[in-house]
Amino acid sequence: MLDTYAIIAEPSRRRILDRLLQSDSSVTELVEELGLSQPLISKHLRMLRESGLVRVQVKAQHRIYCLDAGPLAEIDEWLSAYRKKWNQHVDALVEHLDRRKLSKEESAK
Amino acid sequence: MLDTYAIIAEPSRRRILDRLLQSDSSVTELVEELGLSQPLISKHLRMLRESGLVRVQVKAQHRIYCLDAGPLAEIDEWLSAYRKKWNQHVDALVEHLDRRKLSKEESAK
DNA sequence: CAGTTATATAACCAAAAGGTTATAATCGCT
DNA sequence: AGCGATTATAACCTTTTGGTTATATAACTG
Repeated sequence: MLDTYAIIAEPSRRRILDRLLQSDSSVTELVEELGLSQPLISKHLRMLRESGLVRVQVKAQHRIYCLDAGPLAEIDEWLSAYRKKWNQHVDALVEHLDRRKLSKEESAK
Repeated sequence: MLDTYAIIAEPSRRRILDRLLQSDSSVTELVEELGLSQPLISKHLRMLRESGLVRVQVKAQHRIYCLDAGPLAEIDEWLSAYRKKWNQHVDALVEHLDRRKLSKEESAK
């Protein structure tokens, strides 16, 4: 089974998740709205189900899929160690631009 | 070229990033510390370089690689839409446990 | 200059993954 | 019971990918 990182690496699966973020959905709805073949959608949904990112509710012959964002927390945690780094980066950039702005103002006097 | 999602989907590449998070490193250091073959490390480093997650500093025959967390911000942004969802989930869980605790306390009286 | 060290790349292989087509299973409806 | 709709699965193909082995390149070292 694929881990959460591999699951969200696939663009179509991210589209499915993004769609489910809006509202629960049946398979047919996903097929129509995402423009992917039904077997492909079902295949991706199976993976999403197995990795715990979606849950199913059986309604007669329909399956209503709903999002469970829980497993994404793992990735968020992993990212947290890097968050300060790119802030650092942006901070450095902002500082750089500030200095540039300052020296421009200086030379404008 | 692989996008940032696909890049971090690979466990060995995450290990490289995690290592570079601690400090800059040469290829040989990475090979020794991660226990992967040199060509494989070089291959991963190339991908990481192409996706902008690392930068190289040439020091004679050595290449010092350093982390650039910038591209990870994209994933962080994508996750942000889901963050409220799993908080919601955790909140619901906490609430559930609270209710259980309350009813236990009730019945204990 | 010869040999050693550090790194990248090429060629190759096996396994996995995304996608398709065809088919099965299940339920509601008439 | 029979039919259409909904979903899952099986079988298959092609491309990609992680990994290995072998080789090239380049710089330091004695």
